[in-house]
Amino acid sequence: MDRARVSSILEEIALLLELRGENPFKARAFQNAARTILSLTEDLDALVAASRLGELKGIGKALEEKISTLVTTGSLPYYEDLKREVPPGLLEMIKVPGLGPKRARQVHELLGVDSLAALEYACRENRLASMAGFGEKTQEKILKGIEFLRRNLGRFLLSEATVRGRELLAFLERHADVVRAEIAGSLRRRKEVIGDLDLVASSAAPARVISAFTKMDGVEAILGAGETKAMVRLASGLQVDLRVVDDAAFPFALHYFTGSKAHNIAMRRRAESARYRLRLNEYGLFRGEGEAAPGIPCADEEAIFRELGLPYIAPELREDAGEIEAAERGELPRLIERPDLKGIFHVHSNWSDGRATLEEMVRGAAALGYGYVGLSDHSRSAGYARGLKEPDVLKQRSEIEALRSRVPAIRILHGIESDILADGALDYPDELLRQFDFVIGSVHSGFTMTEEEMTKRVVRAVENPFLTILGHPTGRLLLGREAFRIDLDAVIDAAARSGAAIEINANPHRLDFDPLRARQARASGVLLSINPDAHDVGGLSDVEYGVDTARRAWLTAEDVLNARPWEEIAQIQDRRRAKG
DNA sequence: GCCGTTTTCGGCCCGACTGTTTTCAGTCG
Repeated sequence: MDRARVSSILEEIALLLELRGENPFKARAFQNAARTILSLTEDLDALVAASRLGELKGIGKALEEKISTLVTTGSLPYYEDLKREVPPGLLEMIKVPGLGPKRARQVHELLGVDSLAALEYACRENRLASMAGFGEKTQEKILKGIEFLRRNLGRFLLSEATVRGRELLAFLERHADVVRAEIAGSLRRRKEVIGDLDLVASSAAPARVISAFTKMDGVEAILGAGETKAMVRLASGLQVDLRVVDDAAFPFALHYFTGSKAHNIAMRRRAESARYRLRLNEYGLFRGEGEAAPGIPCADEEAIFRELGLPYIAPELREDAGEIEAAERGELPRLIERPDLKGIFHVHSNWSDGRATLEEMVRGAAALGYGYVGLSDHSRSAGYARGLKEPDVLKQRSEIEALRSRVPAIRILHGIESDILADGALDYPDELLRQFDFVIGSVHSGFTMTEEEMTKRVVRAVENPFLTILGHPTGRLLLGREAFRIDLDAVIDAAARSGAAIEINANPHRLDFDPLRARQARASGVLLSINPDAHDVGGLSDVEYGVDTARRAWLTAEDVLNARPWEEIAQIQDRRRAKG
């Protein structure tokens, strides 16, 4: 059983325990373990085999035993028993905003409600409002919450949230009473999908800022508004939270609301430890207890980290996935930045399914300052995308040669995005493949194969010496389509052995590889390539989101294929082709 | 269920907001 599955079972156990009303800290222990397992860079099977699970943070004797059972036998009686005891509908019910484990349990015990549908019916029959601790408003809120879930709103692509976030930030910065403002939350940590958007501002007149914010254009509903905090929903369904604090507290509020929650807990613990004996919250860093406790002034986030003996930790790393320990040891990576990229691969044109000409795409890439651009239209089997037949490839090559003399400002590479066929072969004979400057291999069909078949297929492609980069390795479409079933450990191993690079597809609908897998690939010595998968000139700028993913994966410029000059990449490739 | 520079029991981050309540529980982040 793989890490992701083990982790999600541990998460589910935590929820089941909460629903049973058990010690909440016990539930948290399972949550912590789930996170630890998910962010492992070591091989889980090997850890289990060596009985070394207990060395991991937050995993003691009981959890070690449970995880070992899960990994070695593929099931866990403790989990199966829990599932039998808790009606499955309750897990659905606690996804309703405003309904947590306590009330879900109450509703189940007193009204026999055990599904979303039954919950909705009970609300409509006015049966929740009469329960102790409930009322009209709670019932109404739950009904609205069910509706919200049904519409499947509430989750947005990073790209959409980024655009909206920047507009909202500009609105706040224009407000006369705002001193400082910043995006916080998961958007600042650059997660690929954003649930809600968090903003932090500082002001001497918070009430005026809150008031202006809730009256802003585009606000569809005010979900809550107090002295220092407001929650609104925009017409798009995006929920936006604003917190306004005194300017001296701004860095603390920014740090706190950037999270992640796990990072914050770890930072608080650090502050409280015997070494510092401080108290950290969203208002400051304090010595001693009580409201009169003297605060330690910090002008910015860097100062907070400094007071706690740490260098600045970038928001993208704040997941309590080892960043604090690495910072402590002075081993934080110098995270890759957009200007580190020397060129880009994976650019489509109107020769296949792109919307712009080769020349427009090339000039677009040159305008963004890249030294080389790798053009790669679809290959012959990609009928849906007007893939290039062999004669088209030759025609395209002569057009590219002409383009090279017209646009000398950038090196133009002729590549292909070759379909990986069902048996794992690439889409052209070797003689043709060898004539491309580079080859991206991607799966575009046959998503429903078994895991075993798909793994065999992709591993064979990765072992092909003509494949330069494995494109969008899981096929997922965020908020759209699940990844296909594949053993990514095996794919990463194959890439490490054969020297193929793996793509971080920067298209905001894909962002595939995800950070955990990219980090794992890097640990295995695989180079990652941050590719726009652009179908128009605007799409070239999506590289930004790929860089975000790479940073969340702890990647430095050294770990990224296209942060290297083309000559070096060509050498790597020549060596592989010679061996094949 | 985990963990230990006041330790092997008794804690585990903590504040804001809401709705239901006359002092607080539940939820959220």
